[in-house]
Amino acid sequence: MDWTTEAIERLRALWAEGHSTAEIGRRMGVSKNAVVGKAHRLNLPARPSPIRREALAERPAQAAPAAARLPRPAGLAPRSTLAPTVAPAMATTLAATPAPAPAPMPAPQPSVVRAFPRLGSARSCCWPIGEPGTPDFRFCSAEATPGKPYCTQHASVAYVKARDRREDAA
DNA sequence: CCCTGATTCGC
DNA sequence: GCGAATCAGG
Repeated sequence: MDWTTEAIERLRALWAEGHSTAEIGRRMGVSKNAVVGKAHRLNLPARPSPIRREALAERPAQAAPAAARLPRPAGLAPRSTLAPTVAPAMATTLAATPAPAPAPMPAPQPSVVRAFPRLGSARSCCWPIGEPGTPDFRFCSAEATPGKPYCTQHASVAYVKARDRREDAA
């Protein structure tokens, strides 16, 4: 792999968009090892990995701080939405159980609503910008080309022909 | 076994 | 610097 400036740029872009290393590799015509190796070498921010290094490289010194875990917002179910072990019919007669937090759920601010592209009428580009899950994550939201979910600029990146790719002739 | 990302180490 | 091999967890 010839890591030209443009190739690195593309790697950075795809990496920032949260693609898996294998997916990036597929898009750029390289192995995922090449991708992850280069990303590591570039000091790109490590994305949430299924593996924590605590297990790999034992670090005897510091144990994980208690502050590592953020409190879950009230009213939201934990990740697994499994069926309760108790029959739902009992719910009406649950006198002893303290009522859970009312889950106040504030009305969404207009700015928040505007952050999402409108699907109904004027379609806007839904190309992701920034790190998903972070506060500054957003969508491109430029005017999408008719019939496509992306603007012309991002459509050119999204749809890559198998032959005649933009940058790599790999 | 499929997937994931991270590190190692010969080149 | 590169990336396959390897590791390790889901």
